[in-house]
Amino acid sequence: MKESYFAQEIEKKWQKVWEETGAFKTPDESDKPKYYALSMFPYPSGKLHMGHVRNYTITDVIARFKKAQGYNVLHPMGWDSFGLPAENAAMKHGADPEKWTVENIAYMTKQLKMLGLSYDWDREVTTCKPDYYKWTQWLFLQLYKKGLVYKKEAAVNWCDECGTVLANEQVIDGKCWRCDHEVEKKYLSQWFVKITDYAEVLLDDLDKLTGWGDNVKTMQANWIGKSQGAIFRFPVVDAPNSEKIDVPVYTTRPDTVHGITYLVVAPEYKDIEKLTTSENKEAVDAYRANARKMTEIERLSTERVKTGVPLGTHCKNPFNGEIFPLWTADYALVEYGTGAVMAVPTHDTRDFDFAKKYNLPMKVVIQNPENPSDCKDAAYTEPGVLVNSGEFDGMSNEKAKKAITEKAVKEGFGEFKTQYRLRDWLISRQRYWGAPIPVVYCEKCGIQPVPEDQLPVLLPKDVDFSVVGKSPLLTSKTFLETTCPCCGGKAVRETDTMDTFICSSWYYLRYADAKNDKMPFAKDKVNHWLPVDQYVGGIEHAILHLLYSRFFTKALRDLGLLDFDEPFKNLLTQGMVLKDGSKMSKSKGNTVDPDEIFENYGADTARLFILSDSPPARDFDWSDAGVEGCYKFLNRVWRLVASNADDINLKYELKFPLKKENDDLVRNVHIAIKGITNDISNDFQFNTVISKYRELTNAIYEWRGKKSQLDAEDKSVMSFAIVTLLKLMSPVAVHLTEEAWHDLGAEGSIHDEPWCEWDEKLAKASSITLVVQVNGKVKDKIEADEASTEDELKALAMNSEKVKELTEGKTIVKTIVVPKKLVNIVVK
RNA sequence: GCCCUGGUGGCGGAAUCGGUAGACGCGUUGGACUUAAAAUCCAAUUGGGUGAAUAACCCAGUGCCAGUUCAAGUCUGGCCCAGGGCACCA
Repeated sequence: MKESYFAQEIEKKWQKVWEETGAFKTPDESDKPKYYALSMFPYPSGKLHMGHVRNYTITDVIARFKKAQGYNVLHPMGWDSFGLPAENAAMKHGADPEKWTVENIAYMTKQLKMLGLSYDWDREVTTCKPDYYKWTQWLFLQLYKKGLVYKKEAAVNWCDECGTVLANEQVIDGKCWRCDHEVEKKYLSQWFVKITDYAEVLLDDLDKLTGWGDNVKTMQANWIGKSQGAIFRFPVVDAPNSEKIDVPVYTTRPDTVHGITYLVVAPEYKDIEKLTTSENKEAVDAYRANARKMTEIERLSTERVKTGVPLGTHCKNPFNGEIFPLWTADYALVEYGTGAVMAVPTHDTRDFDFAKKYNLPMKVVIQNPENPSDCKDAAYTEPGVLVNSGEFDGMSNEKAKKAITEKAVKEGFGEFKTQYRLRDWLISRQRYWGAPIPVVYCEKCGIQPVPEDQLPVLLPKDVDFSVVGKSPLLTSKTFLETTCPCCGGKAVRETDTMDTFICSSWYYLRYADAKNDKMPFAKDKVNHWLPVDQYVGGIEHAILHLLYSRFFTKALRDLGLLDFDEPFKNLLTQGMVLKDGSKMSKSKGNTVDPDEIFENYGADTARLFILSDSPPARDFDWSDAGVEGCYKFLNRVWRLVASNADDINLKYELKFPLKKENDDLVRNVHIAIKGITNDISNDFQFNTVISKYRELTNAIYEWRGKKSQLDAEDKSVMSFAIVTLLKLMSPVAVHLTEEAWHDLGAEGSIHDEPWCEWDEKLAKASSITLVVQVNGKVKDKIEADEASTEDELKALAMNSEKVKELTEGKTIVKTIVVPKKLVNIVVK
């Protein structure tokens, strides 16, 4: 065995062997129970970054650990390879987005292999390849047939920088999620997925996800945003041309209905013109035109200053006959509820601000009987009792919500209503590098889905990427013109492509049956492998990808394509990789290139370090000194094995009883097996796993340092300790352990060895340290026999010199004995 | 404003049930080996105090203030701070 540790040489050698022997292929058929470990697949941006390294190392160690524990493990990898950067690169360099993508995939694949990840590459999935996007299109058509995909004219989010529309989930603080450019409103006819049909079940089923963190679940719950309230319809008493018209409002506070003093409709409200008098038309039109011009950012920045104009018309409150004016103001949102709000300034802070500004009347209808407020300075939004509310006076407001809505239902001007904040998912993108939406437009037959046997609708090559503000697909002659599948006449293709989040909403299913050319996947195969047992990825997908994937799984279940209703059983959201306290980014110049780490230290060091310093869910601060420390540790392990190689026998046998110091070492090994196994099993606490590697290594060194000569027993004990250390480290230091394993004379791979077992009796210290406290403070520590009775421990404690000193002349009030641990003597 | 997560040495972080706070590592300091350096190894390292002192001992200490308990980083109540999410959602 070589004296020094040559990481790069070893790593290259074993990566080649593993590839040639197909070490990580996963059979579908097996007697073993299945385990599906999955990392969120990457966008092939060019090179791996440290976030990738962290993500894939975590999942790889989990996969290897489960494999050693006897599972048939599915651990695949693929590429989320449609998307804008490829197209931008194409525009910039005149290159083909496909070529750019394929080259990036090749480079990143090489890097993944250098990291020693145990993927079954036969199952690789690449979303931009026709054998994949054919099925993305097929699934689109199934959703279309089921009525879950539709086209409509709507106000949509437009990013000018990206030249395309965005889903609501992709607008962050009024800006584009990808490029940070301000988002504008545009009115366009676009394709939507009806995710709102699943709002209720997407919310309810969050309770089933016991293996997900609360942070992600509450983010999804907030995004879905369920609220319960009522719809009330208010008749307009003075509409122009004496038209009979109602204004419906949605409210969560039906209990305050007697306090309405005005009503607000959104500037975009559909009936607003019918509600505006000719005298007010000019002011209203001006206000609406201005509102339309404003971007999301401007609307947000005017948060505190509410504006509006009166429409000139009035409604009647059917509860008390009161007449109140109609206004328009942009604090009412057209997309939410009915687009109209009943205003009760006394009990809603927003209405209060608005009423103060425009001097609108206020009427108190809820009071706290112990501390009544006149609501002159602020709205009263706490619970209370109804006043000025006719027959409901004296009722608690919680009860009144129901009673008042029931009255409205009975008299026909309202109903109970559950409302969600979730909007339908806008999936059209005016871009080239995505899966074409498989639809054609025929002058005679209208919108026609492309027949399934004509899939895939391939992306054409003859496109001009230099066009601005419209899809490059419009420039392709071969693509655009086609025939109608219905009448055979002339038709044009849809030129919008699908949001890439559609592609990534079902890729985890495809791994179960990646080469199927008849179906996206066979039902029995997805039912076998899914749900994913452990999903690992960044928190940034808490809403976008994870919500869409949950929706897809539920929709595909309802289509009969699979039989489970949640895709990811357990979710680990790994923290970010930081350097000097802030996120690694090119613009900050604080990135660390994985290639450099591989080159200088090797992949095993990178793997060890990225797991070592923080628990996976927390942010990880990269430090060069830390890498160095891990490299030194691997060298230390290597030297331990190499310098003792001649005395290590893989077929060791331990004959009990052992000499004291040997018994202690064997105990330490069992303690390590137990601790490491438990740490991985409980939330994958790899940082403490690694500290236990170090503890065991230190213990072996210390033991070895005390021996100049080794007898037969010593050699077996040392063999047991070192071989176990290598096995425990094998999921992390995958190359080093394999090399050492072979140098010690093993035939097969260390990665095919079963996980180590511990003996509960041996995983305990032979003696215990009895902690002796006086009045709760530690005063002495005494070695005691593990089997001592409580009385014996107590006697031992009382016998301590310290205790005698401290209890002399005092009364012992009581003595607490914690078996095997501690004695506390309380004195006065 | 609402929701989630967290707050422990110079730093990253340990600490199943309430039972030795600071595992393991990084950094720092001192030492061994060496002509020297690298590498390696050993030791110290929460703060304050008493001691000539290597000894030995005392006090305080897990964001802050209370409480429960023989015993609190851990449990209860109230507050402060940081990070993240949502936000004119009626």
